[in-house]
Amino acid sequence: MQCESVTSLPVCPIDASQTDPALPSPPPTPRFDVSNPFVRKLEGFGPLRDADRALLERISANAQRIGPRVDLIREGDTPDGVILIMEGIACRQKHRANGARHITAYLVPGDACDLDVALLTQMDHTITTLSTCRVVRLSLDLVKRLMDEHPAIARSLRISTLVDEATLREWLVNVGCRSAIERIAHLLCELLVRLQIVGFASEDSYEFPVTQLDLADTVGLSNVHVNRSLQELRRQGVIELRGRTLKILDHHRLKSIAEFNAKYLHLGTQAAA
Amino acid sequence: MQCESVTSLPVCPIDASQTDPALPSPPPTPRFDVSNPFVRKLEGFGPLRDADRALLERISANAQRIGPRVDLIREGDTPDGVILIMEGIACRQKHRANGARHITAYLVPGDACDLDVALLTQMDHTITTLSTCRVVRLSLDLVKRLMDEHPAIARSLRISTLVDEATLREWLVNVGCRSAIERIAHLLCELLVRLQIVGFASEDSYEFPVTQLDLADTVGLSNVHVNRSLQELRRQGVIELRGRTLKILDHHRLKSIAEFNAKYLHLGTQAAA
DNA sequence: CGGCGAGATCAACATAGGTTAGTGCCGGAA
DNA sequence: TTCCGGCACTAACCTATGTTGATCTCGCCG
Repeated sequence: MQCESVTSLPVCPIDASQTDPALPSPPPTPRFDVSNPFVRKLEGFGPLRDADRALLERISANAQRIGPRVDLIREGDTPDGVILIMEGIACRQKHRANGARHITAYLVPGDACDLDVALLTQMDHTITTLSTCRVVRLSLDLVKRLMDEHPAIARSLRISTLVDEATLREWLVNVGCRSAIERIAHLLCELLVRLQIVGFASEDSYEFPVTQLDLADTVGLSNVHVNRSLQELRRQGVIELRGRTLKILDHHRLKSIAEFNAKYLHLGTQAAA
Repeated sequence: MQCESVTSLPVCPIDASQTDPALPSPPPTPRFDVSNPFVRKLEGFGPLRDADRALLERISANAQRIGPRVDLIREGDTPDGVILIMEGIACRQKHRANGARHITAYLVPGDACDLDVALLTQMDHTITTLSTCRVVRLSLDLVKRLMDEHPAIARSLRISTLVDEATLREWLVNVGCRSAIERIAHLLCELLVRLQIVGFASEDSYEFPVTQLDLADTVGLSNVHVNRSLQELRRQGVIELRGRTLKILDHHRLKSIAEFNAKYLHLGTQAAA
């Protein structure tokens, strides 16, 4: 119905060779670049030791640049690694038989697809870049070692999986029982928080390289109605959306429209560590 | 909007003492009751040794009977164990500020809530029984030992978590871009498969103790429209729903209405073991 | 046996959001 | 520079679904 059909594009095989450094070797230059989104995200879920941080830095170096609208892994494929986004926005999407699609998650910098994905023989959905991205592919072996030998990292990764699931539930609620404007406002609020965590959003604005058609497939509306709703948010002076930059003019009002409560992102979790 | 408000009921604290037997002791009577839904479900994801099966049997004995509409754990609570359903249907639900609720998952016999919940300090949703249930609460310690010392069980549990997530995605697609009849048909198809796996559905029918109002909050429709859609399915001779028993009269048609494809339940996964 | 309450059902009406079919803008390719 | 394709935006119209409020059924309790 409201989902749009898309023409399929070639899968981009990610070159694994350069992104699979030997684990045991010490960090060559221990520069703790706080701007690494992967490190920032995991640190948000629990304290990491310097060695852990250095390791994560090393692992996520040499990200590969990939253009927009490229499939990273397709429904039906056998998962052969964990995909990690370092820059840009990607998404998970499912296709219906009639060609309609629905986006079930956004992957922003610092996000990875499921850790345990290797336990399944087939992907049940496709992961695609929405904008140009910088992406790292972690080999299954590497991930296994991470989980087995680095408890603090493993813990943060597990938490981040739980948060992904909680986010999915929140999206279901969003689509299941909120109005058009509320849905869009909610998504914009969520992205602000998630992008701020990894340093990709300022106090009140961020790059939003998402088409209105993508947005429609995300919140379960038609692209026309997404347009109407965005206009309405602009008219009310809540947001400004020019080019690919979103600026939130009235954060309080946006949150109140969305009934947004960030609890499901479990940001305070490190307190329990 | 379309979500209904509910009056809150007292939480039922589950007595943990009797459901936490010492792990190392050998099974007293190694009767491999194939009708144990927990065992059946995990076995569906990979082969288990007799000892594993016996252990699962022992763990899931002494389930506690709990009435309908009782909260097992509430949003905001600190998780203190993993809840396992042995009989009946429970659900995860979230509440909006305005009192509306949305059901984000059904828990059928053999299903458990997240393994790693303990990593979070707060539940972001509530788990409630829909019908009378038989429920076991597994202590965090017990779960940890299961995961650490029984790799085959751990593997199946991890897979089942992935399947839960895949199901959530499918529900999002369902609500996001299917019509009313399609949504309901899809849910009914999914439940048929899931209940068959654990021996709670025959070839073409199962107990369906779910109110039309619950159904409405599940698929994101009003209860009135759920009623209309069910009438339509009956009129077309696709289902028969009397009392709390659902009988699928035209399975092929139901699947085709729903565009149902069970792949996301990853049932063939054990082939990879 | 009578009354009560929950849930199912129905009808009449209201509206949020979908569909179709455009126009216009902009940026990249030739 | 021109052409073209993708995307934003608009208007007119249509329909699936929501809302309200009433009735009916049935199991349960006294």
